[in-house]
Amino acid sequence: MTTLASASVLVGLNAAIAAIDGDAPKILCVKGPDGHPGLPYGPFDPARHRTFEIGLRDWVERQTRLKLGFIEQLYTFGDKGRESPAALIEGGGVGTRIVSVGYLALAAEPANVEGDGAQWRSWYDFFPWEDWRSGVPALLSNTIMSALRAWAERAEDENMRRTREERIGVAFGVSDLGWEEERTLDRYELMYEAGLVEEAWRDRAAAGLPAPRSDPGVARRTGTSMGSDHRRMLATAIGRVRGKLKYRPIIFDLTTPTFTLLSLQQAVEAIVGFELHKQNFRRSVERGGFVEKTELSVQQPSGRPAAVFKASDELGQDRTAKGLTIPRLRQSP
Amino acid sequence: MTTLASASVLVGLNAAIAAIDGDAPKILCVKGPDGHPGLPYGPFDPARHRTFEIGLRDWVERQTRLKLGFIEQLYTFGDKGRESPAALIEGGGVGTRIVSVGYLALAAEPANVEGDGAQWRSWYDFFPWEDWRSGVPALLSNTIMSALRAWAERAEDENMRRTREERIGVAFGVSDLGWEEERTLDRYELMYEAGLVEEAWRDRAAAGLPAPRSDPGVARRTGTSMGSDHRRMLATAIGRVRGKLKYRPIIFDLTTPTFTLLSLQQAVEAIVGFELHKQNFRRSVERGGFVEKTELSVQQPSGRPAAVFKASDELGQDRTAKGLTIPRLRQSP
DNA sequence: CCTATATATGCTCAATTCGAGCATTAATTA
DNA sequence: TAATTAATGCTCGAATTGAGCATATATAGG
Repeated sequence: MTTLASASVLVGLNAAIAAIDGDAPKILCVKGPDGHPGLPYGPFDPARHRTFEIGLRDWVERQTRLKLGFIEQLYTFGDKGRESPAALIEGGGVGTRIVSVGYLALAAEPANVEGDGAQWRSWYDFFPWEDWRSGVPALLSNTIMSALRAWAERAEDENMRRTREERIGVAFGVSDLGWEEERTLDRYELMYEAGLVEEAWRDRAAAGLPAPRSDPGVARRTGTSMGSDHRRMLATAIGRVRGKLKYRPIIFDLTTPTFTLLSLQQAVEAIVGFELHKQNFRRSVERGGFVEKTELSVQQPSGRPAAVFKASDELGQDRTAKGLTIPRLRQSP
Repeated sequence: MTTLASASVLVGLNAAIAAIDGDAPKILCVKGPDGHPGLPYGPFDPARHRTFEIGLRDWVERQTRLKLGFIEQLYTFGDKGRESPAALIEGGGVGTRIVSVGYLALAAEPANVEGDGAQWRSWYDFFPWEDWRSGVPALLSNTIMSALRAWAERAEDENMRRTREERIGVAFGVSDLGWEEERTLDRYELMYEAGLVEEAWRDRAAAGLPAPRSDPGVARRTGTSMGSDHRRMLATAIGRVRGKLKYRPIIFDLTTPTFTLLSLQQAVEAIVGFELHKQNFRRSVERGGFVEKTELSVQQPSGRPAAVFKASDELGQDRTAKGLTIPRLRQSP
């Protein structure tokens, strides 16, 4: 086995902390070194913290006074291009590689936070094309799709063009099976490659590469950009929450202890980014044993009062996921 | 934002490289520094490699002559206890933290590999309780379950006991919904905590902690142990493959270009660890548009010859996953 | 009090999916 | 030719899922 004294590496921890505020899915942002919003970031100090999680909880709490509940590791980013300026700021020398371990955290509500410039923002500020709750986003049909198609057309050869079109088809649901909400990262990465987000322009300039060949006007209209590769991390986080929602009851880590079925539905809609069938949502959530009715009810401005529910005690025992469909033989005797 | 010069950290890359050999799911192992089998490991050198993936492919190829196809990041491990002896071997000083980025890679077949002690082993060598293809593993019903229950009973208070029992129930399928094959990591971690795997004994001894209070004989019979936390990584990899199988057609990254439906089924069975209903497997795979019939057929030792299939060209457009069940309103017009 | 309006909630229907298992086909071997 | 073996075809019933009609219970305005 080769023995190498590696060049120096700094490990940082990032947290995408999500909460739901009415019908808005929010993410906790801080002001990054370059003035752009970013995800809370802190160095991992192995001398002080036994595990990443402990380190993360510690500095998130110190920076924001927020105690984290559910957290889960997302992805570790270590691509070149992560060196500056963060590395300099965080104490590494020139050429020091920053490796960031990204985490997803869920908070029950967007609690007040302290700290320099920390604020909760709707995640659709950064991903306006991901919100289909009022129908297909105009930005997507008017601007993004045509810019993506133009990018595919600019491919150097027929093969590359086909590949690009297929990727667009799958990621943006042009193909058979429509929009898959959890493909957030795929979509962001395509847009990055196509030069449709500001980060692509910035990163290429920083690397001394020629600017993307796409219309610079488009990149300015595709949502708020973030420092470093934080928008990529956020895309990963959103995709993870959306995907996970379908096989684990994480929605209850994002709600108040009691809720009406409508508010629960709106929370789910905020996350997945499209509207649901009300009666069937009720059916699935009730039959699935996810919720229990309390004796309370609340009166809306008008209409029949809604029953108040709480998360079922014996949660954690839900499950199943399909796809290739694995026809089991016989579960248990 | 706090500025800290972190203590030194080495980043390593691990690969769980899986392939299927008939009805055995295999994993590529190397001989670790302590003599135990381990996953292929290599340092990440930021000066040489722009990304983790490039680094990984590079040293895997140099160590084993194996060209990797599909690869996917699994998890980054950074807990304390990873310092020695690997850190010393790899060139870090005492107290240097090793952070390992684990990857999953899929190979179409267990190709011959070169390199010191590299060999393909069935992953059930390391996880005998995960193979239910011949019914409930005797080890599980005779030994593991009772040892786990005893561990739950040893809890310090009633609350902890209840938590432990719930965790056992969910992970090992004692509860309502039975064995979930993709909970490989949950099960391994429970067994580690309960002192039912050798690593638990070794790690506690190395940390100067008292030995687990479980029967030492059990830990010796629960499969082959691995160096460092590689068995944990392998558990993560197995869980990922099993889970992913249900929503992406990764099985075709693990098969030869053509196959019979029985061999395809056996590959799936090897992975998930239980048997499937033959006719229904055929139905789901054919109707799902995953495969196409070729003109060929092959004759078994006896019986009707089987048609030879290949993976469908327009794969990559499969999908769906359920659980909480999200009742969509209306996909497309 | 009565009516219009707004929600919440209950329920039915049809299409599809999924677990099971019977039936038929096409080969080999005795 | 009969027995055996494995592949393949097909049907049945239960459960799931998308849709939408119907009913219940509020408020607001006359």
